[in-house]
Formats: sequence, structure tokens, C-alpha cells
Amino acid sequence: MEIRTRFAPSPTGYMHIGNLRTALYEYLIAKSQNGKFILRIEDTDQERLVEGATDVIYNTLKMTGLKHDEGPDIGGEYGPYIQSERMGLYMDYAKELIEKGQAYYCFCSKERLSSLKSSNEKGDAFAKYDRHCLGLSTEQIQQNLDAGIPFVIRQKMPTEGTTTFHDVVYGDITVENEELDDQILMKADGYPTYNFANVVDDHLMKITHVVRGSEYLSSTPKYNLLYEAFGWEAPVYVHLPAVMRDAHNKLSKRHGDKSFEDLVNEGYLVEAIVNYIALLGWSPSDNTEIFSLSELEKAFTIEGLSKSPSIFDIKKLTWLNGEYIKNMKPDDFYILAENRLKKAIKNTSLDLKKIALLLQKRLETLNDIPTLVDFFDKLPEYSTELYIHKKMKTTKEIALSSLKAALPVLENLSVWTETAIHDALMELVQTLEIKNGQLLWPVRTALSGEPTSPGGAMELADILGKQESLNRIKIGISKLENEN
RNA sequence: GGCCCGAUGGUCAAGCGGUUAAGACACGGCCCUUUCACGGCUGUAACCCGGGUUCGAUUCCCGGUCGGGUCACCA
Repeated sequence: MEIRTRFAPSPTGYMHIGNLRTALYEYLIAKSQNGKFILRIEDTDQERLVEGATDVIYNTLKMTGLKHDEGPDIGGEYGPYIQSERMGLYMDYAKELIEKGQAYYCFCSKERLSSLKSSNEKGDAFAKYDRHCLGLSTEQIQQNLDAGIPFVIRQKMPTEGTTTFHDVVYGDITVENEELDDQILMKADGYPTYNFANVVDDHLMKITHVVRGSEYLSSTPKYNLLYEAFGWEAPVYVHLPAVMRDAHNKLSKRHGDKSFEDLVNEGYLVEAIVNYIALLGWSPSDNTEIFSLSELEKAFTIEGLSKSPSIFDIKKLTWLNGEYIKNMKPDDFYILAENRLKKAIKNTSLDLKKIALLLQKRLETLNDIPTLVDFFDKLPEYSTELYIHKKMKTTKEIALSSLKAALPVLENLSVWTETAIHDALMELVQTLEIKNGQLLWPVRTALSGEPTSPGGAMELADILGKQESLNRIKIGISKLENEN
């Protein structure tokens, strides 16, 4: 049998990291077994509709490479794939359940229901619906219907016995049927609830594996009862533990946690994000950590899914992002970095490709670029304390004499290439009989004005060019001379 | 509060009755080195508690603690 999974987000306007991980696992479960991955938009909550929100979903799937085989934008055999366009369906199924005695009309007002709830002291008997409308006669129901009294349709739960379902990650879960509330299937506005629509749609779309967050674990017995009531085969359930911000809170956009697009904007690579979240709740059979999407498709198994929640660790994502950057082809990296480089460096005579090359192996996120390359554009104000470096065995005095010695040597260079600069400076080190660092550290410092820079003295000198390099060394010399 | 689920270093995580309890991130140290970084080496650090079962429990069972989820005409 062909595996079919679905991603069924409701359009909220951004892609939550937890949702993206769910989509990833759904995709991987299907693709690791040559199955189909379906996109269905769940927009039955008319009060929460957000303009343009479905585009965010399409874009994210496209960017991440989670290509769906069926969906609203590409069609498929089991459409429509937008719940609001399937409105005609649900009422008929609800009525079928009424005929089977598994559901019933309820005319109770919201006021009555809420007073029912408040009459329950909290901690007292649970606030189940009291089945006020269950005993209505056919005539009464018809009268109410004719009178246009708003109604909902409720699922009729068994009052005794237990219901057990199997979940692939959590195992068998059993609940007492008397714990189950007669949940609403059809709302007064004629729309189905999620609880009803997802069962009907999953069945109609021949979904074999229902993958979703563990918050649905407690309502799954009701869904199972629904499948039974219809005489349908229940799907394989795969519930996923939550992605947390810390030990106590789920990751949530509303509380300031980053969405997928936030991370992208902050300079994280899509591939790195996908790789990282794959590892957040799943682990491969070996110790591999770097996975492309297609490698994940091969390596993924449901057994690797864990059942305890995991905390989203931006530090590890950052590390992984750095790994991805380092592993890129230099040309590809340049394309990625170009915009940010151009924004940070106005001086068009500088060779941005050379700078990118230096940057690539010491960058963790793209957003680090501006602060790392600022000094190329303009020598920052700096303190001469920078010239003191214990490991390089430099003092201000040594720095001054080194810079003074380096200046004429560099001035006399007719060819300004990294090799030429390197040879000249190393020769000078020999002549002066000092340590490499005692010459190179001062030069590097004078050229950058920064405690750290994406490259050493020779690389910086090469990129800055002869004129600018000499200028900066002169500035260094006068700064140091003014100290005395 | 009822019900459901979970618990291995700070974090992600292997582990499926017998292990010196992996690995990665982060952190510390060392080496390399013209800084930082990269790379290499290395260190600190964990089985929630109490009872069973067993020759033997991190692993199985029960209880507790802690944490999460759920109890909507939201999904």
C-alpha cells in the first residue's frame, strides 16, 4: 500500500518552527517509503483567516524543498485541498452519523453551555456536556429546525468501556470512554470543527499516516471512535513531541520566538535550518549530523523519533549554519554574501571576492558579515592598547619600531600581491631577528584597527591596496608616537 | 482538579538487563598559527526519587516527584 501523509496547516501568516518540523517529518515518512506528501489547508476557522497567509505556506515548502505531490496549487485526485472549499461534504457525513445513532443535534445556546461550565466548581466533576439535547424526539428536532434555531451536531460517545489506539511513537494508549465529551462535529455556522473535518478529509484523501503534534494525543480516542462509527479504517498515528523554548514553554511566535522566515532573515541558511530541526526529535542510526534533504530521505526511519520534548538550541543551529557556509563552493558563497558585502563596503575598488574568501571559513551566520568587514571601508578609531599582545610578544614600543621598519619595505614594493607582501615582510622578520608575530601583529592591527579581523597582515594588505595600507600604517605610527 | 504523556551531562542525543554510559553543541585547556577563526588533541559534566522483579537494573513493573499536553461552536 502506498504511504500517504499530509501537512495540514492553518494559514496563520508565518511558518512556525514546530509546524515546519512536522511538515518535514511528514515529508520524510512518505518519501523514505516512496510515498506521497499532500498539502491541505485547514481554514475552517473563519474568524482567524489571515490575508496572504497561504502564500507563506507555499513559499516555505518551496524554499525548503518539501515538495508536495498534491495540494491546492497543483491539484490532485482527491481535491479540493482547501477545507473551506469542501464545505458541501461535511454535513452529509454528519447526517450519516446521526442516522447511525452516533451523533445528534444540539440546540443548546452558548449561554446555557457556559453556565453549565461555571456551575462546575473547578476541580469538580469534569465539564462534559450534559446531553441535554440527546433525548429530543424527532418531532422536537424538526420543530426546532423549522423554527430556524441554530444547532450544532455532536458526536455521541459511548458511556462505558475503554478506547485504545496505537501510536507509533507512544505505543498503545487507552482511555475510559466516560472521560470523553460529546464533542461538536458541525458548528452553528455550518462549518465542521477541526475534529470532524480532519477525520473526514484524511479518510477521503486516503491518508495512511496521520502525523501531528502530541497535543492531539488526548483527542485521538474520539477520532478513532469516529472512524469506527463510519466503519472506516483508522490511519497509523504518529504523534510528535513539542519543540520547546525552555523547559516550561513551547516555542511560540506569539511569545517572541523566531519563525522560519525570521531565521532566514537573520542569515541562517534554509538547508541548515532543515537539517537542524530534523535532528530535533529524531536521530539517525549512526552519528551523522550533516544531512541534506535527500540524505534525510534515505536515512529517515520512524523508529528514530523520540517521545520527549526538545528545546530549540540556537547555538547548535548557529554551529551547523557555520558548517554549511564552510562547505559551500566559494562562488556559491559569494553569491549568497554579495548583497550584505556591498551594503557594508561602499568602496568599490576593494575586491569583494577576496574578502568573501576570507570570510567564508570564519562565519556563522550571514548577518555577521557587516561587523566583520566594516574596517575595510573605513579604519575605525582604535586604542593603541590593541598593539599589546602577550602571545605575539608585542608591546607598544615593539609595535612602533616594527611599523617603522615595515613602512619603507612596503613602500618599495613594486608588485603588490599577497605573495610579494608575504616575502617582503618575512624577509624583514629575518633581518630584524624578531618573531613573526612581533612584526605581523602590529601590521595587522594598523591595517584593521580591530582586535580581530578576517585575515592576517598580508591578506589585509593585499586587499586594501598599497596606498591605503601605507596610509593606515602611517596612522598607526603617529598614534604610537603621540603616546610618548 | 480529572485524564493522557514524558524524564540520560547546561542543550540535542545514543542506549533497548551485564557498557570504562557513545557522539554533537556549548564551556575550559593545549597544539598549530600573523589576530580571531578553521583544523587537531584534550578536560569538566548525566541515568529524577523510593520500592520491587532479577545473579544483575539507566534499561522491566509499581508508587512518588517534577515537567508537558488536554479538558472550546481554535486548530
